[in-house]
Amino acid sequence: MPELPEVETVRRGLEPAMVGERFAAIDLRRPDLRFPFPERFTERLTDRRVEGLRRRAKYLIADLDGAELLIMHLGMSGSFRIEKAGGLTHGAPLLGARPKNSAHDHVAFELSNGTRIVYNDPRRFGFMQLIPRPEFAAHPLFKNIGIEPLGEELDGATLARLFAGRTAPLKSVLLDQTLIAGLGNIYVCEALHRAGLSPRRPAASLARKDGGPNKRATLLARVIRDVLNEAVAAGGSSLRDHRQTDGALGYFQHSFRVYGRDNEPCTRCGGKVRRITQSGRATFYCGGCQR
DNA sequence: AAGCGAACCTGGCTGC
DNA sequence: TGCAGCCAGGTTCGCT
Repeated sequence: MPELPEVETVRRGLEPAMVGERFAAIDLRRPDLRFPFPERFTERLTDRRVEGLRRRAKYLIADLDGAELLIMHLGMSGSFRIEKAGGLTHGAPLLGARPKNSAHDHVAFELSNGTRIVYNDPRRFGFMQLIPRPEFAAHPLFKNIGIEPLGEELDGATLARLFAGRTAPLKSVLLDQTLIAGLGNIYVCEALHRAGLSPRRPAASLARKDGGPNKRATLLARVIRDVLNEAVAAGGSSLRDHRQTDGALGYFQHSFRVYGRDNEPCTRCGGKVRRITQSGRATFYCGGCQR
């Protein structure tokens, strides 16, 4: 499910509910998700206070008042929902706020103010880890993570440097989390369409011979930022599983120009949107205006 | 080294 | 209606 905009949406939903609270109890319903939960997971969290909630790539990172960080990844189908003490409060209950199948509620964090934060993940590709704060940068999960696309580093020059010498298709390289962190299948397809670049083009074609950026690289860097910022503002894209923490749907899926639109006309040139497979994943693009 | 396909797991949709 | 097959927003492992 979740690419950078969806994870950021979840972070913004959880932050006001969690930060400043302590974990009063942890309701752990199974021993593992994608990986086993850490040893003594509930004991290590209980009574810890959440000092902050950050995002790095597609990871959520809760800063705890002890020496540890709680790392959470949503995999393909993970979601959090917030249940305030006394039930869902303000206004009418949001339709669908509660997943049909609570059998996939795997963890509930019970906070000191009575709020419950429930993690649901049907496919269980998500996971949680506890790592010592000093080990964060060198930790295997994070040491090879690439730049933040909404940070300062992403510009044409950086793209050209990252892509120089790469013969793999632009689409595959943009999905490589060790280069740029947070892009996934949807937003790569959408950014390439906005930039008018073919997903099949060799990544190195965005660098000049001297390694500097060409106009394509500069344009691509800009539209990556644009599409991610617009998606965050829309609360992410809800195709199947993604919900905001109050149960509301994201709505950026209504703004897709190519993703999931195979055989439809391109909104820019009227050509037909095509679907191909690259590295085992669906790619959507317009053969007419993406070169 | 880089690039690609398979695997992890469940649910939803399509087509016979 | 039922069932087989295919597909899904991510990441990692193993084989060229």
